[in-house]
Amino acid sequence: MNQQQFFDLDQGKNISYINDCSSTSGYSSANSPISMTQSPSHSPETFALQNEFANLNLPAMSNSPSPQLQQLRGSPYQQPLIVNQLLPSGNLCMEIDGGSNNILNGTTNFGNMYMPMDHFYATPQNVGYAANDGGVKQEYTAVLHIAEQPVEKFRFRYKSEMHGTHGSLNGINSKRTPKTFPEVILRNYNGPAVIRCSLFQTNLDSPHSHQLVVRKDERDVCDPHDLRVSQERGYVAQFINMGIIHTAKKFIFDELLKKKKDRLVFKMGRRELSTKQVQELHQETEREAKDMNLNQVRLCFEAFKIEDNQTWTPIAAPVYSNPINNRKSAQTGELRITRLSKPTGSVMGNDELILLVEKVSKKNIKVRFFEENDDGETVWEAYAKFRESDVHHQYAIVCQTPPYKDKDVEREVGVSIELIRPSDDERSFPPLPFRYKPRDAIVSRKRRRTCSTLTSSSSGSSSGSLNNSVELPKTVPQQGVANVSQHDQTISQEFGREFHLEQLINPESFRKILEQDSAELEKLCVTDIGVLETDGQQQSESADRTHGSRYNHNLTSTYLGEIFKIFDAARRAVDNKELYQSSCKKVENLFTDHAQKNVNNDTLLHEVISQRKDNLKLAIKTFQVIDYFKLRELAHTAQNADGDSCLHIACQQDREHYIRPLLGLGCSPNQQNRTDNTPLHLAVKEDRNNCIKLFLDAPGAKLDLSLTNDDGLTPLHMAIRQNKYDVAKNLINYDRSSINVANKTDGNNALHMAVLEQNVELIVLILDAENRMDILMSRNSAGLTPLQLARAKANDRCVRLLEEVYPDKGECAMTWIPLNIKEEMDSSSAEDDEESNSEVPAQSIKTEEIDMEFKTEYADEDSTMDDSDVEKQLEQLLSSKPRFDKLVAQLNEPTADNANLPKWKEIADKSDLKEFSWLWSSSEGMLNYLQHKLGDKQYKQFALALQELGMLSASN
DNA sequence: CGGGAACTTCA
DNA sequence: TTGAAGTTCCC
Repeated sequence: MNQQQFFDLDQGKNISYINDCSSTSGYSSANSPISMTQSPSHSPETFALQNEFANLNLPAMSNSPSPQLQQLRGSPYQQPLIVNQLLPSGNLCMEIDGGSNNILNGTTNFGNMYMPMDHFYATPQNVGYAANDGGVKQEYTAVLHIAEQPVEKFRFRYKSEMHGTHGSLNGINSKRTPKTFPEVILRNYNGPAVIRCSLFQTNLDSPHSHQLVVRKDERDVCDPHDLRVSQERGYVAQFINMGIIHTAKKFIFDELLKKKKDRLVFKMGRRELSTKQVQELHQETEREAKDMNLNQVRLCFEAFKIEDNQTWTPIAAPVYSNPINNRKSAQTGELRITRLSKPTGSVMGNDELILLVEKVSKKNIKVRFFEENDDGETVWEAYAKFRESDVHHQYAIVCQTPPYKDKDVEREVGVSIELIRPSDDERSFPPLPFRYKPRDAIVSRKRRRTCSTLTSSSSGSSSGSLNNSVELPKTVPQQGVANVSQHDQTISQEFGREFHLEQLINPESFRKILEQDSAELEKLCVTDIGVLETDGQQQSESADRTHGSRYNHNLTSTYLGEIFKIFDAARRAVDNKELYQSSCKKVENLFTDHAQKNVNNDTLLHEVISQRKDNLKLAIKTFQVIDYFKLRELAHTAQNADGDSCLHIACQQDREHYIRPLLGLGCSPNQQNRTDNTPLHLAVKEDRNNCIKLFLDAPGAKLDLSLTNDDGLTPLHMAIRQNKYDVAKNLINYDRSSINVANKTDGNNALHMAVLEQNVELIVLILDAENRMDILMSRNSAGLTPLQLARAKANDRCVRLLEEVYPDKGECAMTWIPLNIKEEMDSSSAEDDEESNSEVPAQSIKTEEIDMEFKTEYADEDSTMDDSDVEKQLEQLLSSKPRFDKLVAQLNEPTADNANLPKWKEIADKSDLKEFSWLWSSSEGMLNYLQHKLGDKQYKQFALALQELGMLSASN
């Protein structure tokens, strides 16, 4: 190599680690031929070299080699050959000359005094080294104290990166200015001493294979690094300009062994180790190298005094810095969220959220949502839901938001999101803000409230303390209104007999309610209308204008009052057909007129069922009107600006008891709103289990469960995605055919989706339903069957579960059908099979066809298979039912040695099948399992075992 | 300096 | 074959 390897005292000992030296690892140069041949004087840098730790700013540090030093032999540890090249600096010379005073003329750096010095060799006499080692517990009076820890994170660089300068290992408190560095103080000691810094593993009191280097004139000088301290210098050692070189994998062992050897030699004060010691070191190193954490190191500080005879004696117990983590690694690097796909989500959770992140490990990452109060205490936390496969290439996470703790918040709630790495509890910083939005139900309720209460505040008549107990109708004097609301949930008193919400649900009793002419109900309405009348109401069109402008009355109550008046009048004049007809017309007009004028186009029916405080009487009275005038069409078509029918509103607002009445009045259960959601979609989304039941159980309501919303999902899909077993079960029970509907996003059907959720219960539920084959064979947009999807994305348990139910254990599903062939199959079967016209490609391919396909492909494979015959033989054995059964029987027989141990079990235990054997109760299970393992090691093992038992040729 | 990213190897 | 880890390159 080159002579540049020589250094003056400051680095003398380190010369052996020059990074361009030739050694196995490329870092060390234990046997560097160069060092042996060079003479100190050849080093052009010698003179100029300065102590790196001293920031290169110290004058007169380097001197020509001291002849005395040349006599010193041995490398710092055990490299006698290098000794001669170690160039003592002036300091060292002085030291060696016994001029201890001179030593103190060390360098000063920012007020900290320290002095670099060469590495000295332990002499054989130096036997007192072992501090906490070798069973010798030595008491030290001197104490090393870490005054400045190193930074927690630092990029370890490979040797190949060590060209220009990169950052150095700073102190934990380091800023741009001033910078700080790892620093130790020696206490309780008098006299000159040396403080050594070297790189250690974090789990073990053993050196690390990485190199702690100091940059010096194009060279990286490796650890250990020694600094001289003394009383005059305050016993402070500051280690400046260090870097960490990441030893390449292949050199880990060599480097570690070398370091360990060096340390041992140094400690023993001997030049050579016995072969036994070397052997032991080898083994130890092998063990350590195997699972050494390459992304975490720590600094080890030791203190020595140098005896007159040049031996080094430890004077304080070694101390270790905090761990230093490799900034570059996904295991220890910084966590950071770069971007969120959206800043908000529903309090209900389950919204898809994509996080772009810095490199993460999918097996070691969590997404935490949390909320803190003003004191910084966590008041709520939850974790987003995602699978390993949702972590995209270590840089993005597709997850589902967790539901917020309170699903009834009325305004947005700000929370935070952070990443957590469980292995070291590292968090991303800073946390990103995320806002939970109130559910639609609450929002629309609020909207309603604001529009229906706009008048109340101006009214000076809010005499009671009940002003907030009522939202409607405001036309009525406050007192009267309060009266209404107080009894909202039970109107039994008014009806003079028992009344339960169930009566609304039961069609017959509801009929009765509609037809009855309750005096109380009547009275209420009369009161209402009375007010309107005295206020001087007008006819339909002008009504709201008049009231709205003159009295600032609420639109809805105005219209309702008007309608009720007409209704009551019509009802009193029993046989007046003409009045009935005209009343009918008027009511209808009022109804549509109101909707046109109302905020968001909510109809009276919408309004009346969604009062913030449920107002049964009002609702029922309205229902009566609709019923009496036979305005089914009105109810049927009633949609607001969002496309919501009254049933949507009922589901959103959790007014389950209105569902049946509304259905009875003619509302369509399959109405889709602007976002294509049916009421049932909303019920599932909003978690309205009672609504769902009422819907499903409603007699005569023909629900279409195949309708998809604008996310492409049916209610069942939504339930599965949210892992709502009961809901899914109810939906499936209602209409089994709905399970085969593919969603319009990725073409997954219910089974695909359950597989993605890895939800075994759901999978079983779906598999238990009818038309199983269709589901099993249908392919999603990516062309995958549920089983294939499971193999790609789900856990073993799901895969096994599915494999069990596929008629051929999934072999046919394994077959990829090339597009062109698939098209042929589709077209050829299209003539007599209309079902194949499905949105999902190749959805209903017949099993036989797939089977054929598989066979064909397999035949091809066969010819290229160069594997031994045993596998083929076994495959033939398994392919025919009689032979399969025969083999099952044979394998169920006990072994010769042990009557309790069936043959199959023995084979399993001896092979790689062992870990699965708990799955099987007989050989049949194992054979089933093996059927699709053709080509696997397990398969081969099994085949060979059979051959050994003589079963292969026998059955063939 | 500090960092991104390309390239290579591993599992 | 593919995704991740490891290594190198270069702005």
